[in-house]
Amino acid sequence: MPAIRMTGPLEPRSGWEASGCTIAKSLDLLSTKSAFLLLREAFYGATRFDDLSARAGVSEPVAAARLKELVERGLLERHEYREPGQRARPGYGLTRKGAELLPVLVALMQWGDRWATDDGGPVELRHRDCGSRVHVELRCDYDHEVDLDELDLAPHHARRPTSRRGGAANARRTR
Amino acid sequence: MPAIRMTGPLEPRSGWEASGCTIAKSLDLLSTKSAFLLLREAFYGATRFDDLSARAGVSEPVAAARLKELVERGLLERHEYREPGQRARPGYGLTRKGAELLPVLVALMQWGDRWATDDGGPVELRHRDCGSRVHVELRCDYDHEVDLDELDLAPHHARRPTSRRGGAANARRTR
DNA sequence: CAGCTGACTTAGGTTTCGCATAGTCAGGGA
DNA sequence: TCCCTGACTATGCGAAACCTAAGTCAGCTG
Repeated sequence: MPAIRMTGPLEPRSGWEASGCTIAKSLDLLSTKSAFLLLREAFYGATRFDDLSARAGVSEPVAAARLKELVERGLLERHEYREPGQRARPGYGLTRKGAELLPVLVALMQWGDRWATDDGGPVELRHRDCGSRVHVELRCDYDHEVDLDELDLAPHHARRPTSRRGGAANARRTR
Repeated sequence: MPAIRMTGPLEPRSGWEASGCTIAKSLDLLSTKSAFLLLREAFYGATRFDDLSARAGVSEPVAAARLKELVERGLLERHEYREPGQRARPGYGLTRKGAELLPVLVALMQWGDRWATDDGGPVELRHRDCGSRVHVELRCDYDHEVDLDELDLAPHHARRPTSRRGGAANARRTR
């Protein structure tokens, strides 16, 4: 039964609740499957309304509602654009806020490739520079790969008193 | 307008559709917010029905339905357990399949900490060994950190002919 | 053996999500 | 000027996801 270890004031798990949980808040901003699928198509480069709607496989009324929400919430932005000889049309593109959801989508894809299909999935991500496959990982600030059984959950900003091993020797970023 | 670059047969985006997309399949297995929240509590170590239900903030009928689904789908497993002097009760724990969703939840939390709250979120993950913060990253098999604008989307198993730079020098895993 | 606790189940009702179908509306082309 | 395309909007309806409140049922405990 794997689980994350609680530390400090979180230790008796019964003594607190995950009320301000940002997983829940993120889901409140996305929640519906259609939002995920439209964002996926935005990552794939779709910008036009009918393109987004058709490729995400959601009906136009739903696409319109969802796109409006995503723009209001700052994940997408609308910009007018004009193809040569055409009238100006609205286009949709990822904002920085939306683009930073990439790890969420890649993590879902990675998990689905492994567990939700037999054939490993239809597409894969590659690093343009070296051509090798791309995946998501958990890393700490000292660049160690971290596994579930090495995770501590702590209240925000509670710095652990001292590091016990590892550490600055192979530090790469401090963030 | 950031986007992933398409390669090979995917290049005219209009020529294919994301029908077998494993993001969608993953969402079909999870989709509801209550499933995410129950899994979150499983990661936090909750095993009992009433604990999972109360801490996830979902009503008992929903918790019962969701837990049954998650067990059927192999993300959680039921095991009888007995606290001393108590009768045997069912408990729920993450399977390997469920545990591998960790990057998805961490990615959601990380995004929510940054974008869905002002205070950075209530809790944070730390690496037990060194005490530093844990986050999700995109990495390639040669261990390069990968950004959105360095991503290529390719059909599965389409190996890029040759790597152009980077590569085996600092390789760590081949997967 | 009566009562309590924990793990559900049932019933009823609301809200949200989504689809299909059918407009509307603006601008460009024939 | 009329038609076409693309981007929506309006309406109506079924299904899904929740919630509250109220059981049920199996084993301990007293």
